Amino acid sequence: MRAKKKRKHKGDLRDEILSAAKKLFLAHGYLNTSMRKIAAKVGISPTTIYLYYRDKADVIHALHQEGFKILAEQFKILENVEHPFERLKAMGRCYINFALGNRDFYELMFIMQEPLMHLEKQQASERSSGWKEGEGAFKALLDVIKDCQKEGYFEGYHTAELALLLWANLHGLCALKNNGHLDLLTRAMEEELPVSNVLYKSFELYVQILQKG
Amino acid sequence: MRAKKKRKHKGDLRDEILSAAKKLFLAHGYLNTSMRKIAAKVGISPTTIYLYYRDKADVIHALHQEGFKILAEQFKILENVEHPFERLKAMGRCYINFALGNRDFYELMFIMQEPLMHLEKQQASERSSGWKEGEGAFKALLDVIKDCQKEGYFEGYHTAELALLLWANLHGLCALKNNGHLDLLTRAMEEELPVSNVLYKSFELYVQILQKG
DNA sequence: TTTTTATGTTAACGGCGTTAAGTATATTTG
DNA sequence: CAAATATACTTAACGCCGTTAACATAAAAA
Repeated sequence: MRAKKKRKHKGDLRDEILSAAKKLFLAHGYLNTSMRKIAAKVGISPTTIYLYYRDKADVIHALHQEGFKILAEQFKILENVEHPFERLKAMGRCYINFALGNRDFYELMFIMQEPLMHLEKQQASERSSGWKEGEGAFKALLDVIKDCQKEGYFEGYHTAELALLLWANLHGLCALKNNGHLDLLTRAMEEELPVSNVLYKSFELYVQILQKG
Repeated sequence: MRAKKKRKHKGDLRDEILSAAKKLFLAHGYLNTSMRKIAAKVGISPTTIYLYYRDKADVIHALHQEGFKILAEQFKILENVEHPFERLKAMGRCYINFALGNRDFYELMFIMQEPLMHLEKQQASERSSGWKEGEGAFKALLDVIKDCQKEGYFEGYHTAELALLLWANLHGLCALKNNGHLDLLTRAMEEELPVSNVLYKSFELYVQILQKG
């Protein structure tokens, strides 16, 4: 018997808020995306957001989920690559492309703690399933490595450990690149380090090392 | 003819500020360390800090330097390890220990952008030497790898590229551990991943892979 | 129609980094 | 010594921030 009560703003305000947050976020980065600015963009009072999201971490978490959706879609495409080791390599490059091309999303997904804070709060109150977004992405990597092992690659290695190592390596490269530390270092070390494409070259080197082992 | 003019606070206020900042920082983390709290701890007005530091990034940069001093000291001790590959492995574990044992310092040194912002401002005005702290740490790693290569390890590898790869791998592991992403993942994947010591085990696995190549 | 409930708003709290203007004191200068 | 000046620091304020409490209003239920 209970239908929707009323709506001053026509659409689902929850979605409108998220959409505005996303636009601000992509246009001006996380630092310049405040609750108040989101509200202003939607045309509502800042406090109204708190009717639809618990707090800022909750909003940020929603964006974090969007980021994982994008990444998952890109990984999905790679399932068309038949040869497993080729697929693994492509996945690595894909991950790097995503990290560099969506810096702010990447930060939300793998660097910032706020989105995870939300998870812990939720987990404390309801029964919840942990970090399912990250879990999904990691499982995609796991599957590819398993396929590689079926074809004889990485013999004797513990699958999940290897996956973790590969992920950590990619994350290390991307994180250092995105926050500027890598550029500062390569600029200082231009004699020893080739300035351009350090990132992808490092990845190729890693692949090379893996292939030998 | 010009001696010191006067001092309401006896000691070097610049040092007192840094010391207070450090204490707050280590006790309550970066998020809870504000200019105003630092000032309160020293017993001065918040604006006084700006007579000794350009802005917050400047203070943060000073702490960032302290972090590198600690790390450099620990690396220095490892010079006593004679065998170069053993030294390299020890260096890796040392890096991990530092990252886990000094989370806030680590964040300042390798994750946050604020300290680097300070560098860029300084570089814009004066002639400056770039990120000399990071450069120093990286050179320490470079030297060890060079020694390894002298003994026949890592034949054919580009020294600096390999160093970068190793660093990125360690950073990836430490960063994911410190911000909680790694723990969330291992908790979700306890079937596939051994819960304890994932970090060190990953490192050992990496060493193992390197040794084969 | 009256009551209740969903859906917003306004006002306010306590925090933040930072700047401009003012004050007192010690040194230099006349 | 007295006046001018430079130094060391403070007060007041600006414009942000996330968040809560109290209040208003319109629609549905009684």
